[in-house]
Amino acid sequence: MTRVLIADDHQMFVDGLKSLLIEEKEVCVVGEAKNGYEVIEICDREHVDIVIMDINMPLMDGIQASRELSKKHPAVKILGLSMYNDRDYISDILKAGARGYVLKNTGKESLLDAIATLQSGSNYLSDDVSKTLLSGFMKKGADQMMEKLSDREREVLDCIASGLTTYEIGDKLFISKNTVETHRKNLLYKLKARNTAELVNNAYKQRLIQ
Amino acid sequence: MTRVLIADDHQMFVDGLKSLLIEEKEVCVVGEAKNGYEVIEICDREHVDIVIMDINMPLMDGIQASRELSKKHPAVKILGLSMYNDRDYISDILKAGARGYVLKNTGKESLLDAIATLQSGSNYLSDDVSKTLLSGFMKKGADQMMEKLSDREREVLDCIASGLTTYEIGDKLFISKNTVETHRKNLLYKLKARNTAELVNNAYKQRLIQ
DNA sequence: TAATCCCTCACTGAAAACAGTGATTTGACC
DNA sequence: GGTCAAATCACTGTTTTCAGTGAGGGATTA
Repeated sequence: MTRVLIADDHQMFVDGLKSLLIEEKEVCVVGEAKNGYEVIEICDREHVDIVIMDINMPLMDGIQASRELSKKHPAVKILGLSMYNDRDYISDILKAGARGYVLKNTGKESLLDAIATLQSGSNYLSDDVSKTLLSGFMKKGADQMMEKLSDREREVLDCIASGLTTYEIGDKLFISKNTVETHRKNLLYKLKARNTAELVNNAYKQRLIQ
Repeated sequence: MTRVLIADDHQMFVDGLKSLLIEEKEVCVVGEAKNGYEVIEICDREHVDIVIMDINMPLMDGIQASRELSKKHPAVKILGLSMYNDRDYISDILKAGARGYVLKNTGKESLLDAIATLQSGSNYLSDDVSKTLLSGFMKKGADQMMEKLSDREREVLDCIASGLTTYEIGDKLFISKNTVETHRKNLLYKLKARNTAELVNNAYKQRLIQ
């Protein structure tokens, strides 16, 4: 009997999954969580085999929750879940300790498959997902290796997105506007953007803001 | 017996809902659709009482599908469904002919409530949703009436976010750069932004892109 | 018919962003 | 002690954006 915890902030989805999993004889739902904190809390006091972890959750999201959970309860297997077939999402949660990933737009079969596979000790990635991951690695080698931003650059990026001008940013961060210009230039280079508009756009796409 | 059609592009959510509704004696699921076209198609050949209509769907979204469905099959009752407690979403789909709206983060009770209420001939809005709608009307009078963008403006907005300059946009859309400047100005005004960076940022926050 | 909205275009001047280059200081790491 | 990355600052142009204003044509609607 696999003991499953469902973590998703959409109660209706949770209700649906529960009713779906109850039909399965070798699975039982031992709890549900609406955010990362509740996941940790429940795993602290309940025996849980698998957490079905949605990525987008309030307060603490699925990525952060996976990080903390795999530290605190390494035996608990995490199955990442989201609606996005997005390379960053997938790799982020896998890095954070998840052992599988399924998309919400696949049917219940793949979910049951994933649960069984994880419970047996293996990892599970659906075809779509592994394709995305692979294409990501290919790209990484080829055209774009997404460079990391420094703390200061991230700070400047936030200011830019808020609509502040170079001068105002310098004022706010107590540095010269020339320095801000340099940071701005480096941001444009690192995010491969041609101007602020594309910069903010790419920052959103790479989840550097919000 | 209420005959329900589920329209949502996330198969897993559909599977969950189905399994949840099957338990109810006075409800039966007569079909499922992954986009607006399939909704129309199924309603053409099946007797459907209520469509549970997700708003975000590929090819044809829930809003457009509601519009067409309420023209073609006015007897079919539409229950709007989405994860966003967003004034525009709600009012859009209600205007398009839906008779109720529920959020995915509410439980199955409110869904069953909504189905029963719609079937009885009334309209259904959950507390959260009606609050949002009301606060929307209040705000409209007060501080900010978020103005809608025209098609052309949306097009220009996309180009701006892609990093194109005013001149390049004019080139791409076969209009003068002066015209693009005007659109840009109107966008800045409507989205209350001071420059392109804030424009793109606000556009993301208001879900006008992505 | 008048009013309104959208799309179109034009002109000006000021402000800001962008490109290119070079340089110093600080702290971490080997 | 040398290397390296990050953060700081400066200077010079060119390009782009932004603000303000005005205006005409077309479609819709009250």
